[in-house]
Order: sequence, then C-alpha cells, then structure tokens
Amino acid sequence: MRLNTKSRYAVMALADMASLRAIGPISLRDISLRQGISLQYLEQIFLKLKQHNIVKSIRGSNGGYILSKHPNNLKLSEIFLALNESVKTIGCERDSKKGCNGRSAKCITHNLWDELDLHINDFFENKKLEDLITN
Amino acid sequence: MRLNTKSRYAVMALADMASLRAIGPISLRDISLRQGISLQYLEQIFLKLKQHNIVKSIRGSNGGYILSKHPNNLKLSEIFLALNESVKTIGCERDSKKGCNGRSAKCITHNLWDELDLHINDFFENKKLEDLITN
DNA sequence: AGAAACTTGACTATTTTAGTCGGGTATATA
DNA sequence: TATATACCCGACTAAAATAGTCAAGTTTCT
Repeated sequence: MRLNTKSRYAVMALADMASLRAIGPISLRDISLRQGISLQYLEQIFLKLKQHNIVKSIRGSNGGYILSKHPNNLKLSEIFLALNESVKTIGCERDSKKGCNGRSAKCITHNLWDELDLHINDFFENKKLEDLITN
Repeated sequence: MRLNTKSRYAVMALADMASLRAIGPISLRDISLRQGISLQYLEQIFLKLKQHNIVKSIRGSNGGYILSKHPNNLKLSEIFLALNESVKTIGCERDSKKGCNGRSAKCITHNLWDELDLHINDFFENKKLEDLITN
C-alpha cells in the first residue's frame, strides 16, 4: 500500500505555507526551493488544490498562493480528496454491491476493505493542517 | 493509496480455507475455482504464505495446503507481512532518520506518515482471520 | 517594457502491478 | 509401477500507474 508523491507533496507544501504564517501570497518557487520539490510538479498539484478551494491564487509579479482557510480548520482529508487520493481496494468498490472480482455476490472479504477504508479516512478526518506545525 | 491484489487474494484464499473448516488439505485448484483467482497466481501467493509459516503444504495427489494456526489466532497483519505489504510513504521510511526527499533533516510531515503507518497496522493487528468468517 | 509568477495541455521515462509460461518434483492410488 | 494430481519456482511480459518534464501561454507588479 503506498501513498503517492502528489499527496505527500501537497501536504508538505501546505504545511510549509502554514508554518510561515505569512500575510501575503507565497510563491511556488519559494516552496519549491525550501521543500525540494520540482516547480512544475508543484504547479500541477496546486492546480488541483485551487480547484478544490484549498488555496487561492494571486497572479503576476509578487503573486503566489494563500491558504483559503486557517490551518486549524483544514482537515487533511480535504487535501487527499482534492488529489483524488483515497483507499482503493479495487474491484471491491465501496458502496458497490456487485464487483468483487467479477463475481455476482459480495466477495468474502468485501466488508473488510470497507472497514479499512473507513479506518484510514478517520485518520485524515481527524487531522488538521495545524497539527503538523505545532509540534 | 491502493492495496495490491496479492494481499487481497491472500486474505480471500485464507478466508476461503478457514470457512471450510476442513480437516485435510485444500488444493489451490479448488480455491482457484471458488474464488476466481488464477491458479498460477495463487501458487506465487502461497509460496510466500508457506515461507512465513502461515500455511503448510502437502505435496502429491490429494495434497494441498492447511492453515498452520487456528483462524482465531491468525492476525491479518501476519498475512500482509508475508506479502511484504505495508504502508510505504516512500522517502520517509519508518525508523529512518534521514531520507525525506533527499534532505538531511526530517521533513515537515515525517511524523505524520509514521502515525499513519501505525494507525493502519493497528487495524490489521486487531483483526483475526476468524473475524472474516463469523459474520 | 520586462520580469515574476500563475495556467494548462501534452508528452515521456520509469516503475510497479498483475499476472502468464514452462518446466520441474513429490506422492497417492489404481 | 504408471499416471494423474498437486505443489514448486524462476523467468518473463503486457498494461497501468507514477512521477515527473516540456512548451507555450496569460496576468500583473514595478
């Protein structure tokens, strides 16, 4: 089971922003340099974060991004959702009554993956961005 | 984040075996037919399960596999371990003090991935094979 | 005007996954 | 003892996902 880099980098970048407690916009170039993440990869990531209203952009010189919410009000689950990251048990989709390896009935382990899904989502539901920077 | 099929199939196959409550060995061919998993793929999976002493094999005609432990004594974490399935946060390896994207210091989100790892492992530590078949 | 910084779509190399293939070896039973 | 059944195991491969890069913009500050 693996976490992809987009999600990891998104959390790193947002934690970076939050830890600065800046008033104005923060450029991706600066985040790129501090966190060692490719600028163009960050651009891809921030496109999605913006679409999900996690950040707001300010274009032009001296522009950058600002957090849409206060870090103590931003759940990590929102970040993962923005990047389409979720637990995929594949073939046993949540809420799908069929599937399960092409069989018609629920497979013997169907409920297990549902529970695992919930268990992991709980973790991200209960973590706020603020939690990452107050240690 | 995804679970690979080997781990899923391993759990399915073992749950299948456990639910039969058979005395003698169970052939992979039968499991293959019941669960719709390729025989040769099952062989790969059972090789690892055997190496980790989760099952024992009996060769020859009328042979097959038997569970090494009673289902209420087999933690799912043992199964996942046998198949090398664990949460990989990549670059932020657990117990590794360096890494984190090639930087020398712990990255800002290092502790988060450690916690997630523990959270998921807890889930599998507390689930027994028996739990899957008593519902 | 020029530089800084966001915007966006397309492209690609690498890695991982999810298997298959093919040739074994061991053993029960007819 | 022949034969079928079933485990054993290394090598291979097609497809998908990942982790980016590339290129060509547009916007806005100074």
